[in-house]
Amino acid sequence: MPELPEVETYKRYLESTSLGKHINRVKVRDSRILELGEKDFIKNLQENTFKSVMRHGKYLFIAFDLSYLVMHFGMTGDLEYYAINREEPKYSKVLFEFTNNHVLSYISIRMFGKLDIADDVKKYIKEKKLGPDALKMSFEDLTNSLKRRTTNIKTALMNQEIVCGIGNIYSDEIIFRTNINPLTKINHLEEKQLRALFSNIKDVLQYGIEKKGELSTYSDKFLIPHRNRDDFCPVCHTKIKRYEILGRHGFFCPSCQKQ
DNA sequence: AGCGATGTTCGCCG
DNA sequence: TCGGCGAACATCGC
Repeated sequence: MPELPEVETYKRYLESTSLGKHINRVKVRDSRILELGEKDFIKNLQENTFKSVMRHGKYLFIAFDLSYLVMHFGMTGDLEYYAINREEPKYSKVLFEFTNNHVLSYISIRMFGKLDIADDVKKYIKEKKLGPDALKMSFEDLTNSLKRRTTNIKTALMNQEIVCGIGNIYSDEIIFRTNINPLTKINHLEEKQLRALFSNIKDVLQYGIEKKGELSTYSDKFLIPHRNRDDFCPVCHTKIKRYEILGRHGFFCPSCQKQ
């Protein structure tokens, strides 16, 4: 279930459960989730200790002695830390067994997540061409990222090379709050709109983190609870419009978000 | 039982 | 060479 707020929640979960734990054994249940060979993957992590976790966009980097474990959750990734005598969670793809008789399971139902090993975080971010982290970036970072781009605001926000961490759901919310039509070209935005966009990115993501990414608990004033066919705008009560973009479904209020 | 899903990547086109 | 766009990927729940 991961966009930036969910991944930040996973980061905190890792920090509170797995930090400082020593890995006894790594079990790979489905090697298709790995970006490198199973043997290399295991060799990097076995007999090693979780040292720290950092997040960039929807990616987590877990530091070990010599390298980093990179986690990406795709659309259906999850983590579970549990006592070793408990039943293995369904759809577990990789299990990290610690010397304290607890296990961290990396779960992925639909195989869109990925686990990788990196030598250096900055290098990895550069190679993947990831843009600035949506929560940490400055206003200048955002405008630099948008330079020379001509696509629409919805596509831009979901493009991880432009801004890292925002996906389909949160981009809808951010654009709704900024009262911009999702198909507006970014090179047509005024300075004032860009400033509002920037501050709404921060506010929406921060709210999401505080709510631990549990969408069902979000305020009814948000668009998110109304991302449905036949639902209505929480501000003006106009019927929400659903449209297709990048093979995904976006939602917006045709009255609050005129082009 | 077919559709939709909180994501990324690749290949084609201009 | 770069940006934009659509299709492909895998699989489950509703």
